[in-house]
Amino acid sequence: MGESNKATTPSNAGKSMDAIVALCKRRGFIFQSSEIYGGINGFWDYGPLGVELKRNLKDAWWHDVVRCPPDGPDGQPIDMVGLDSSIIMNPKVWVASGHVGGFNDPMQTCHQCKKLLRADHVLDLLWESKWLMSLAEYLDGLTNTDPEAQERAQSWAKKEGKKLAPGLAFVRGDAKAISLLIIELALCLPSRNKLHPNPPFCPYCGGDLTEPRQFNLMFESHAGPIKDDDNKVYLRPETAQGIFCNFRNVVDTSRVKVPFGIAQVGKAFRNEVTPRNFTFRSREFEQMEIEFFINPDSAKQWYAYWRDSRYAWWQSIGLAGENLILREHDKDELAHYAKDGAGTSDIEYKFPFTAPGFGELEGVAHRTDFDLRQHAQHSGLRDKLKYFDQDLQVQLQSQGVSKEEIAKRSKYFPHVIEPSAGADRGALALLCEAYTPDDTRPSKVYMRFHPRMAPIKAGVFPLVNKDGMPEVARKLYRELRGRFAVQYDAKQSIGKRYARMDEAGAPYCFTIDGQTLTDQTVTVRHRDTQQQERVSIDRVPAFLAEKVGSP
RNA sequence: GCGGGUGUAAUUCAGUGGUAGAAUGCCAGCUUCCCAAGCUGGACGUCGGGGGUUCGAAUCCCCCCACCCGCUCCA
Repeated sequence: MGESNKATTPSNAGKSMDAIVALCKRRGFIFQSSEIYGGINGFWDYGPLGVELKRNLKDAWWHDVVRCPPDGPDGQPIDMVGLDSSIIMNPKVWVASGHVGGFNDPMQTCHQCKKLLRADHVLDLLWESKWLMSLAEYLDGLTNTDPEAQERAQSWAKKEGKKLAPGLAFVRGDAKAISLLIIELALCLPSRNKLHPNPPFCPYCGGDLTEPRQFNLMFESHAGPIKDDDNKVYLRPETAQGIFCNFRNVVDTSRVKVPFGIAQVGKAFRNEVTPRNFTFRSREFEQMEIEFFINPDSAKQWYAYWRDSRYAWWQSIGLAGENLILREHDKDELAHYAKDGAGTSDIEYKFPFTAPGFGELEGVAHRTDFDLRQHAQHSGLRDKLKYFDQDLQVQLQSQGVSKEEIAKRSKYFPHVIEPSAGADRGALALLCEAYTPDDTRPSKVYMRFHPRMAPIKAGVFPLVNKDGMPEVARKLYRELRGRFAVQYDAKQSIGKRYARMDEAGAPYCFTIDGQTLTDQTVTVRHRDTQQQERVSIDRVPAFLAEKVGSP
């Protein structure tokens, strides 16, 4: 890494990912999973400080999204409830969601240039490939039965073919190996008529492609004692489907009315081809997802509401400034389920390893009614999964709409706005944002966490470990620890203790000194400025509560 | 999955075939009335793992694993 991280924007200047990873290990934020056995690719453990950080993030999310979400567009409180669904579900769920069929894309690799390709993209790429176009030009519309076609192909192989398609069998030396298929393919180019569903030629070099192979994007296991296909189950690749599958349960039992949301925090698993960038792309990760169910007519309004309020939320916990952006997707990058929707946005953070680019923290998507319809169909429940909108019914009645029309319009599949955030990515962004090199202080670096996110809220120290100070400090510590994550430390010099708290990112330190014993005040040392002030020892809990907030 | 690089203490790193080291951190004690001060003592190593060559391997060879970079992928 090193070199690539030096030339970033001012807000990322001096932040090396290597140094952040080292600090995470040294201070107990994040460890490699199974480290004593050599680790395992794509899996990570959170240490004592890391788990506090991630828990603060998840607790803040739960509080700000489930218990007390921002008021709706009409200024009224919105309905939101929580859920905790199982990781392993009936495998039909993943057929309905499309994960079993659609996302298990067969892949092919090129024997010559080793490129990895999606089998269903090969033909399209071939039509655009330079070498095939060049060959087609040489053949100039001859028919494939024309003997001249082979001669021209041979002369092409000796000239352009050498540069454009070094991997192609007859270019590589076997001049007799001119494949009829290749010639036919080239002749088809203008009309793009498919001759072969998977022509085994690399679009980049002309090399031989392997047979299409299935990549396992979902982790599989077996429920029950017999390990056969009848018992095959999947570890969920997203928490969302647990919410959709419980849509009716929640509606029937919770007195919620559209518009309302169901929120869930939980682990998800994806067998990523290439785990990369520390915890950013892991095979086991934690999601914080909301499915917000709405009347389709209000999709635009609610999409904008969630997009903007989720962006504001990440800012509120300390990801501010130019490192955080809100990016609306272009039409062509929309997921299959969002093509007809009001839009999709990413909330993205400029990580040291993505800079000057950005990496996704949260996606806000209008998923239309795709998922509920899929489950309605696959479960056989059909219209029973529809929502009966009694408010709408009353409203339509008062407008004098016909009974038939009312029956039709007040039963529908709600549309869904899905704000889906990555807890591990969020924690990683908090770590990167907090990491602040500072050569002027003893620790050379401090973690500038937002007080609400900080794993340790405060240190409590006796200035010297005698003269009655430890007793007073311990008493304060015992008072505070019931409400806040605080640490007591009396060892070594006061400077070392401040430095340790800087690296852990504790925003405050309370120090009992000689003056405390006479006037009942303590010093508060502020992490970011290193400034001190005196407050009455009685006021310390209130001081912390005010600064740290809740939860 | 491909190519390149790296892997020695908690961290950063030195150590090119002959007794595993340094700095920082950590722990204990002394000292210390505000920023890793000082002094004394201490603990911590499967040298990424396994196999091979050798009288002898951190060092040479083979296989594997992990991390970083690039490609590819990312519903």
